Amino acid sequence: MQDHFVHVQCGDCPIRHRAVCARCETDELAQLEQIKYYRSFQAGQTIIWSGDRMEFVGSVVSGIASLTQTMEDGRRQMVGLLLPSDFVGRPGRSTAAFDVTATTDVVMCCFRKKPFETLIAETPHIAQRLLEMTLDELDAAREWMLLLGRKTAREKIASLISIIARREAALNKKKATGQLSVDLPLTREEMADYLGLTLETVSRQISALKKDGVITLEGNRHVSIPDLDRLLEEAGDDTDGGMLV
Amino acid sequence: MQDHFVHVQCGDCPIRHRAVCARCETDELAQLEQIKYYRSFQAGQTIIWSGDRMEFVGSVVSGIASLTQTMEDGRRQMVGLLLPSDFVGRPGRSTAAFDVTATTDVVMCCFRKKPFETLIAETPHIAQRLLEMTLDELDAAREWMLLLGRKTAREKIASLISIIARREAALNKKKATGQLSVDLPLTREEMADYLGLTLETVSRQISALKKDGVITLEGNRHVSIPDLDRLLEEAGDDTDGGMLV
DNA sequence: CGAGCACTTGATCGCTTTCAATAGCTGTGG
DNA sequence: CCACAGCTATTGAAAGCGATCAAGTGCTCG
Repeated sequence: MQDHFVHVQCGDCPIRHRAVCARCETDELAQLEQIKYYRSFQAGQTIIWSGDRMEFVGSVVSGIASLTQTMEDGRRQMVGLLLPSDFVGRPGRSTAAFDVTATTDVVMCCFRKKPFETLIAETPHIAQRLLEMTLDELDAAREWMLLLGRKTAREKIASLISIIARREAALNKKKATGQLSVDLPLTREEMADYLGLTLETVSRQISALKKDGVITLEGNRHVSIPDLDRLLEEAGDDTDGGMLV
Repeated sequence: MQDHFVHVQCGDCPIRHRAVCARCETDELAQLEQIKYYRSFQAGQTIIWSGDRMEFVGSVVSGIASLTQTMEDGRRQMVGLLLPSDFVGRPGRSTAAFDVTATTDVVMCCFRKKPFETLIAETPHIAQRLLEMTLDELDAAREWMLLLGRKTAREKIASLISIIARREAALNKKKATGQLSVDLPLTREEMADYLGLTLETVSRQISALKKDGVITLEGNRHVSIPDLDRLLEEAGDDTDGGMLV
């Protein structure tokens, strides 16, 4: 069940209009096509090791990857969740600053780094889109800093669920209100690494939100939200809803 | 003592080679010159309110500004420290996502937003430099997420001091080793907001580091570091020293 | 059926917060 | 010159939240 993504034409690519190539004209796309190749990773596999030389940059085509940082004694913090169309790697830097790991099975559209860098210098549409995406990620990282620095465990969990729910709702173009339900793409431990908590605390707070009727669970991974506004209240967010990811 | 920065030629600007204009040729500089103006802010003054319409973007020329986020109940998290040459604002978005406050007296080199956006679209050197700076900030934000999510109060303080010390050392082109000393540009409360702590905990941990001989204090703001390696050890960083800011 | 894994739940510990008092510094005005 | 207000910082005592240590549950897959 691997590598049916042997080579897809960019025109047929599912992330064509959201990834770094979103604004490219057909001729620019042809240039990208020449330096791209697909790679598949199994869930749990490391895509890039922190400190390693990066020979490619690229986009997540399908699946979910995570960006993590680990201290010498093993403490770990997830610093980004990479969804389809998100960009991986840093043009202009030779070694990776963070670990990139496949959370689910992942397909990446990779570009050889050197040619991609020259392409950026010559193709404004790619650089512009990359700038836009990077600014969005920076805003998301800063929102996350508020969560990590100031929110309680309960608020952290509520925030995570509401972010996933809002994203789901946005993707399905449904109105992000009233009844909705989502699948958590992360284990309790991964949630803990993302939220700066222990897995036990994650589990306890999910149970507490369930007990208080803010969410209901079907199995461990599937969450139903009877009242999104209630959840957002628990998350401590201003109701405007600054989007993340 | 205000506004002696009435209008400086870009060629004479102290941040000419580090700011968003770093790569501009003389003709590009001339275009920037036409849409720029200086503004001064006193310490404590708000430069931009979160949610407000941004009519300008720009660079910090002198002084220190901070980027903060506040929850409804008053909990506050600093999400960025803006030093001379750092960029403020987000081309392509109409309202500000965070408060920007002058920590010391600040001089900003402002560009009217609309013309700046068109300039970006037409002048690759500006967009490229802005991309580079944004990627650096994103890396710094992610380093900070590890600090906020996983470090102890003592490690947080040691990290903050070592970051300021390393920056100082880099600026003065001195070797970042052995004896060195720095001025903290922040009050205890501002440090607390940056580190996700209370000001009491900040004070306690500074006292503890002093008692243990990791630092010495002269007055409240001036810190001497007898042994930088010792401080880095306390910070819990891998010795490679991923740079921040 | 049992091993392995993800998750839950309980009991206790300890770090950081909270509340509160005190110290030190700076500037103002009598 | 000192008194005093106002601010920043330090220090103490107590409380609380999340971490840690430790079982126990439920599910999947051999």
